[in-house]
Amino acid sequence: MLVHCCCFVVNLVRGYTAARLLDALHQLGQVTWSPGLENYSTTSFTHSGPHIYPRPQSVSSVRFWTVVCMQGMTTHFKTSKALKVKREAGENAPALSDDELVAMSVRELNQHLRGLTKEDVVRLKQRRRTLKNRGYAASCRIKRVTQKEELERQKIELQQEVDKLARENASMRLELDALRAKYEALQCFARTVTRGPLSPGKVATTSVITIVKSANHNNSSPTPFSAPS
Amino acid sequence: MLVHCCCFVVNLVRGYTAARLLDALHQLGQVTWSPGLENYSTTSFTHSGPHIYPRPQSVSSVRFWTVVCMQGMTTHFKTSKALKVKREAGENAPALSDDELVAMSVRELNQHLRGLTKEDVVRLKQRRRTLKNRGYAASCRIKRVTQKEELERQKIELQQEVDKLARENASMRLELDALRAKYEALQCFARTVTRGPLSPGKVATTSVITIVKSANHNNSSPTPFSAPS
DNA sequence: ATGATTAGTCAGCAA
DNA sequence: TTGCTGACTAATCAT
Repeated sequence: MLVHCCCFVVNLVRGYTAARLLDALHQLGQVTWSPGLENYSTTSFTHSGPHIYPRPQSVSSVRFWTVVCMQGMTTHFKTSKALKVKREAGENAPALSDDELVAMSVRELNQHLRGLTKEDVVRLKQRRRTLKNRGYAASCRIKRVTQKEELERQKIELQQEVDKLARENASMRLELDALRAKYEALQCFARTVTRGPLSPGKVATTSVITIVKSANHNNSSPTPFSAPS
Repeated sequence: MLVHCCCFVVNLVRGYTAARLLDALHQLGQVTWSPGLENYSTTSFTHSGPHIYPRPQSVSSVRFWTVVCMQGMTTHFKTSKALKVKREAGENAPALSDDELVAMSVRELNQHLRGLTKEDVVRLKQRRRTLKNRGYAASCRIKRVTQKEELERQKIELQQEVDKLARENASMRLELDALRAKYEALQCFARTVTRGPLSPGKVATTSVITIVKSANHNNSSPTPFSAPS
């Protein structure tokens, strides 16, 4: 079985680092990576079973699988409750592995259930439900961390936006102040230029020249526009 | 026991809504609410025991308790595994309730453990560990949702900041554009006033100004001032 | 029946 | 020993 992974959830096996486990899977041809998707998150190992449990569950448009364990890697296991349960199921229905059981349609399941004890039927159905629940819980966790990461990402983005806008704002404020100063200076000049000649005497162009050249120091009276005559 | 609640985690009892359970607790004088803290979050009931289990665990400077169940409300319970375990413990150490067991110091615990079977000692210690773990799990979950809410709050805050800055930005840009336009107009006007008389059409006053200005560009041919005569 | 979500349990890590 | 956290189970709810 070749599993093409986009997102990979690994339950570490005692004695294996994540890298070693993935290497082993890879060498056995069980795993291929999509380019650029070589990263994986790891958690500690708790329960396990001697199989790969592929679960084509869509979470945010990303397909992922949970590798619980695989053949030939059970050497270091402690005998856990979960393992015991699996063995019991194995004894009762030797041909049915967990991944088959969980991937089966209801119709297929009923075929497999034919001829089994009522007790076994109940047990297998419960086992199926449990396996499915395991998957749902994993989806739920992944969704949770995905959402959290998304929130953090958005937060950083917004913070950058704030910084950018604040910078723009500051520089614009400077520009505005500078322009205001220039404008006022020009306005002052223009007033001087235009109002000066409007004064009662009206000596045409002569006064224009006079004022241009002497506006700053010629008029001692408080209003610069009152003097000419 | 009077419990003064800041935050209240309620495991619903079958047959009781959260409101009814809290009413009952309140009427029995088990609960008082701080003003403004009447809200509570509810989850479905799973396991229970005939006691109130106060856990003064500090989470983000908020003290909270978990009400697992209380006396006189066990009528509707299904017999669950958790309940069984509690009964076993009760049979073995009738004087030790869960809340006592979990609140006890190691020294006190050892006193209570004196004279018990080795098996019972192990069982009680394990029970204590389990009860503590139950509390830790609750802390962990509450911390998780608290952090998530905090992230969402910060996100909203940042979004508002962005909006505010963007508005400021836009209005400043308008102001800047308007001022630029005004400035250019004024500049143009000022030029007209000071240089305007130099324009080709007007011949009368031109010569006067030409003289004034001629200091700068003394009769160079391509200048607009070379024309008149 | 299926999927999601929550509280509780346990393993494992860290201090 | 204590506290925290991830994975798992079972209960519960919704569809």
